[in-house]
Amino acid sequence: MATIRDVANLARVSVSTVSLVLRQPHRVSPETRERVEKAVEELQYQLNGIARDLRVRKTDTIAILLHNLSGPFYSELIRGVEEAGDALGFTTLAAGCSKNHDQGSLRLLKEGRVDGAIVLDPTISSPVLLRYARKTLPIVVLDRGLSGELQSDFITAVGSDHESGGYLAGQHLLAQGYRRFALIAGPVNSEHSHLREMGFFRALQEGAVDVTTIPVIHSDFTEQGGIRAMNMLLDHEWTAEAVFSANDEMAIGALQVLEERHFAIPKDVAVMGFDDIRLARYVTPPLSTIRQPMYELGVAAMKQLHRAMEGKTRIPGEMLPVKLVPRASTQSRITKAGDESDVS
Amino acid sequence: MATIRDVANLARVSVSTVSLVLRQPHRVSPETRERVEKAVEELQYQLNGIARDLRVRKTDTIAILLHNLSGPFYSELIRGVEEAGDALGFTTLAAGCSKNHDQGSLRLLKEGRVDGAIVLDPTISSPVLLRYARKTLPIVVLDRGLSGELQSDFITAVGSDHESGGYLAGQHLLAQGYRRFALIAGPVNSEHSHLREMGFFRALQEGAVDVTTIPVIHSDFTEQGGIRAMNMLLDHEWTAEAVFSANDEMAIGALQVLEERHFAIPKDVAVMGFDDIRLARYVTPPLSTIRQPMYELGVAAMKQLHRAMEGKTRIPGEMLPVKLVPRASTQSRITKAGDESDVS
DNA sequence: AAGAAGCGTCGAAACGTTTCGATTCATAGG
DNA sequence: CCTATGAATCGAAACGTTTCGACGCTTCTT
Repeated sequence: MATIRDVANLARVSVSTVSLVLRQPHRVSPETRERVEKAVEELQYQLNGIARDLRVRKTDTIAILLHNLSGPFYSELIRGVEEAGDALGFTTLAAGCSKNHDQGSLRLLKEGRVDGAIVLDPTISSPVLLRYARKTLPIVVLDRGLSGELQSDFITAVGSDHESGGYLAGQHLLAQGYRRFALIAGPVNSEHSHLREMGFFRALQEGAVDVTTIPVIHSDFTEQGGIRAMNMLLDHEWTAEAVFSANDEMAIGALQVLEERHFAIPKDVAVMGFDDIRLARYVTPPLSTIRQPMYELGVAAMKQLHRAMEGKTRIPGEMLPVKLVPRASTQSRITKAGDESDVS
Repeated sequence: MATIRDVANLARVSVSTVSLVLRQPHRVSPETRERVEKAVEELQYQLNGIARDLRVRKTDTIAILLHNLSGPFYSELIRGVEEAGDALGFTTLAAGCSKNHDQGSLRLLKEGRVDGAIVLDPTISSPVLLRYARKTLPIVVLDRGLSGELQSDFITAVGSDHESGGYLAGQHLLAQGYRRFALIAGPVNSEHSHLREMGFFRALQEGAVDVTTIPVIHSDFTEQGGIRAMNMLLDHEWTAEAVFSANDEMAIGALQVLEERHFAIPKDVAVMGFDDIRLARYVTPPLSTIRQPMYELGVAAMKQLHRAMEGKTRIPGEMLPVKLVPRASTQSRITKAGDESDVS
């Protein structure tokens, strides 16, 4: 690879002049400029970005750290970050997390290869984040509790309002006339699941439902987990009319079990999920759920990051509202069928 | 940020000694080593990866370039690359492509920020790839024709066998007893679509079907496009018993149209897709399709890249086999219903 | 006509590492 | 006792840029 020095030699100017031509062309005379440009062309010179980054001490690059790159769930969010970052002049890198944190995405943070990061991966612990966050590398965490644990001038938070989501779900089911519930929760240590559950119960209590009798099964947010949980619920003094699952994946598992065991949905049992993954609209019956504004979350995260990178320091956490998406799986027995209004 | 020099000063040794402690600890005496380690700890020293990359002229990082990061379609593939790369000691970065190629992912290649790349984005033109590929930056293109256009010592190709996929689809439909077909193809300039179509026709011809009468509509690989295409087919002297769509997205669109217009599937019309996206299994009826080995493609790509990075030069292209995934949407009228064997 | 101002160009330092060869010192071999 | 060997450490150069201050020229101002 040709270096700037090669270009300088060929064009018979100094290295600094070549750099000037590249960065601030107006500052060099037309003749010299042309000579340099010709040399650049002839040598197929390409700037070495690494050398530049070293010299100017920034990379114009940010990273998104994901649990695994493969989850379709975050795709909209990533798109939000990308587009917003793009508009601001940043290159966005996504990196999954290898088992080996040292060569995985954390290397980007640790070794200062990016100017900022957005962290989605819940397996990256807060202490680790606290260690790496610094003035020159602010971090936005997505969807972690804006709790006390992460106090740092260089860490800010964006998330959606899980509690309200749960509340909306509860309200909706009540409005549809259901009075007896079961719950498929996420892992016991999942704050999201917990918040959704809290909101759900809050709604039910407002509706004068006795929440103490509601069976709760904790599972793992996967379709398989939903299947297991639903089976357990059904096998254990089943009386519910509606089941609320802390995410769509598990709800879809539950749907399968119910169908297999010949329950009519929503006639015998209503099912409600959370997240509004793409699949939700396509399963039979289409799954009612709570929609997280993934794209907007991405944009919000990028904006916060940008402000932090500009040096702003006490940026308040941001909580974005979620939205009820009613579909056939929770259609009331009261309401006439056929008024599903879900435009694709 | 503390630099290696700060550490050296604090530990009262030279910079080179600190570097030795970090890279080849056995070469320095236990006492010094300990002093240095203490200094590192005290200063919270973190290596500056950029400086290092500059010095050693490599980054141990590769990039995957995607059309947009958000497509769930490639997730398995990415996982394949990641895991394989991980095992080899590389950090994998994924980057979508911004409108502005200069600050988007191509910057990674152009400015030498990675040691290799895997390109999935069909919108990155071959000339561009030819320009950036070099000894120090080999590129693996995925799923482009292994055609003549991309002759370079530093570009290799991996893809799946689209033609055979089309052939399998045709064979399957014939075996199920269908004799009259319609085709929803991809964009006219899509080589994939073209190959799938060729294979499909080859099978039909072997089955003595007159392929010249088969209506073909070109669309854009999206669900909406599938809807439009299916409507056009139906509105135009419809006689087919089975429709083959060049990908699942369009097939799913077609499914919706058929249902809306009260065709029974597969009784009145069979539908077959291509790709086996996650959704395929969940739509009603479940969609028969051709499965591309996405994960394996990723692994194969990473392996090729690795060999290229080691200097190997004329690596032959690799074409991975695809697999028929029969589901209910093409169930024969002859076969008894109920023998669907699709274990999740 | 003398000084100021501006333009175009350049040399050198700096960014933070790694690594090569040199230097010092202690120990072993003869 | 002298030299060869090896270990521990170091200084300096190099990686490829950007940028600051300086220098020489021309042109303008008064």
